[in-house]
Amino acid sequence: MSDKKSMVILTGPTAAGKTGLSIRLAKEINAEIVSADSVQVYRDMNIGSAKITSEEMQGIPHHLIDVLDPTEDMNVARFKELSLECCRDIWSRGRIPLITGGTGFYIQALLYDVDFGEEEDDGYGAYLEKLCEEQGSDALYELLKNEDAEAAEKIHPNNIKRVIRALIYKHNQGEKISEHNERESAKESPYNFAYFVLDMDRAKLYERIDLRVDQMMEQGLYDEVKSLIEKYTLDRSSVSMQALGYKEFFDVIDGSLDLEEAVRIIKRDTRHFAKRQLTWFKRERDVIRVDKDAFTTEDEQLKFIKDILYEKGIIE
RNA sequence: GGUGCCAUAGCCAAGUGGUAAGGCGUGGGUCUGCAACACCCUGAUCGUCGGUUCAAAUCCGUCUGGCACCU
Repeated sequence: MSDKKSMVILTGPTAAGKTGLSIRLAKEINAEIVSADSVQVYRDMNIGSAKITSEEMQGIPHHLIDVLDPTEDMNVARFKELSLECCRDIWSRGRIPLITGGTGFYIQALLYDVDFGEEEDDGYGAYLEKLCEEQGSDALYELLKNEDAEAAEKIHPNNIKRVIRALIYKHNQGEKISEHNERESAKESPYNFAYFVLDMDRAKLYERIDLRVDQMMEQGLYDEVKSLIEKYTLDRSSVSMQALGYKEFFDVIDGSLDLEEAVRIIKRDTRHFAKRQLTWFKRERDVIRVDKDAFTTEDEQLKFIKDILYEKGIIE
């Protein structure tokens, strides 16, 4: 137990207050923060991703924020590699990595040391997409049934992205993705970790989300998106531009959506997103739910967290 | 006081004789290289009472509520 490296995770749905708490916690446990956020990795995507400012960091080192141009693509495999490197550096400095961010998928990859293997794009994915367009998703699904019946059983035929991914995996690695998943999901984490999930009353969370979107608009989100598009010549197909609070503005720019409606949609989709995050964290193993409403002050909340870290031998 | 119109799930709403579309919201869930992605599941017997009919949300009457107009 004691020779395992330590790792603290502080996550929760969007707008739950992760950022603020993470700074306080980092200070108290001598940690450096590794962001597990699929949007904050991109430079110049600040307002819409609610990115922490350098003042707010209060001198705490932050990693994996602003490391990619919006023209580049982030993905889990890449995140896992990069974040692991960060952790190693942090450990070498005798400090604790504090993983903060709302992308559960990324956290899982790092925490359970999921192996994604090597992969190069030989155009098979594009071929499958074309096949789907021409012959329909049923044809694609039939293909998967032949290649990997177990995966086909788990993936809904309408979920074209996942069907394609399963097919690509088999094509590239020669192994069925269902076997890969089974093996990887059985892994125990190699770390001595504590996985905290911030939560609060649902109605309150939704209120905070709505409010935050309004604030983003006041801060000039629309202008941020427009200048991003210009600076990097982005279009809606970029991975970075699929982010909430960004993708919606493409319709505003081409005139098919008015601004007010876009704001409404961003709020709605962000609420949906928060719910999905909660669903994800709910089924993750060994998570410790930190219900904001159960504490009257942030100090109490912090103490609760620190007590657990102490019990687990992560701090002394 | 009179005349007319309306009354379908939390909201919007389709449906004019054969046993209730859809959208939004809500809640639940899936997820192992796009994950702030993609995908799945989730609700009523049609204001009330009575009548006509084999059969009514759909036709007739009653009451209640709302809206409009008139005196």
